[in-house]
Amino acid sequence: MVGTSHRRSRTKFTEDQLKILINTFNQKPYPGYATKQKLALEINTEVSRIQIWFQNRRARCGFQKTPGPETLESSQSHRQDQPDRKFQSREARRCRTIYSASQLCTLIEAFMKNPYPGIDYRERLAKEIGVPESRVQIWFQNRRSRFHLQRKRELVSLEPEEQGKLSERLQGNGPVVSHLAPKRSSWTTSG
DNA sequence: GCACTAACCTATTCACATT
DNA sequence: AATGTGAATAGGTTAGTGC
Repeated sequence: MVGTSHRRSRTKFTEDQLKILINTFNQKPYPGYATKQKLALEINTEVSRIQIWFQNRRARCGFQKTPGPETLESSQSHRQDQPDRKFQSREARRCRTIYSASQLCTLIEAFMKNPYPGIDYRERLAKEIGVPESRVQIWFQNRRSRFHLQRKRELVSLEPEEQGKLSERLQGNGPVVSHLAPKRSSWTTSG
């Protein structure tokens, strides 16, 4: 661990922790928030670590397809053309976080300075506005995604000639947007 | 080096409140 | 109904750790 690390330091689960995680995963690979919270308490870690672990585990176990229809409630939400993940028997999600105007102001300001904050900065921000760091991380993810989306829409709404100019600018010396280019290595802890 | 995997990313979708 | 946005997902990448 280096102190200047952009990432959170890597969690090392113990054998016992893994046993419990795997056991739960085998029963429900898509746990709701309550389950994640219970797990977090049981193995003494954070809910966000549980969530990441389940994400990675599903990916490793080839969970890209539907796990099977035995637990679904096909009567309620049927959409024939998309039988995938929306059919898993869903437990409740985490409650939606409601940000105050001043919290949003702080987040947006931070985003404009650096859309890829490292763990240190996220933690500072989280403390400053009084929400968990995991919420800050999600907020930045959503914000970036919607920023990309908006840019794309702007591009397609332009004349071809303008598109070229704009995309050039976005690669090069444009304002905030250029920070959202795929390469993110330059955004180390500079906040 | 390489395998494994936590951390992280984008793109998309779900869910739900507001307009 | 359309819109806005937090939460969850799939699927991919980056990087720390142990061999």
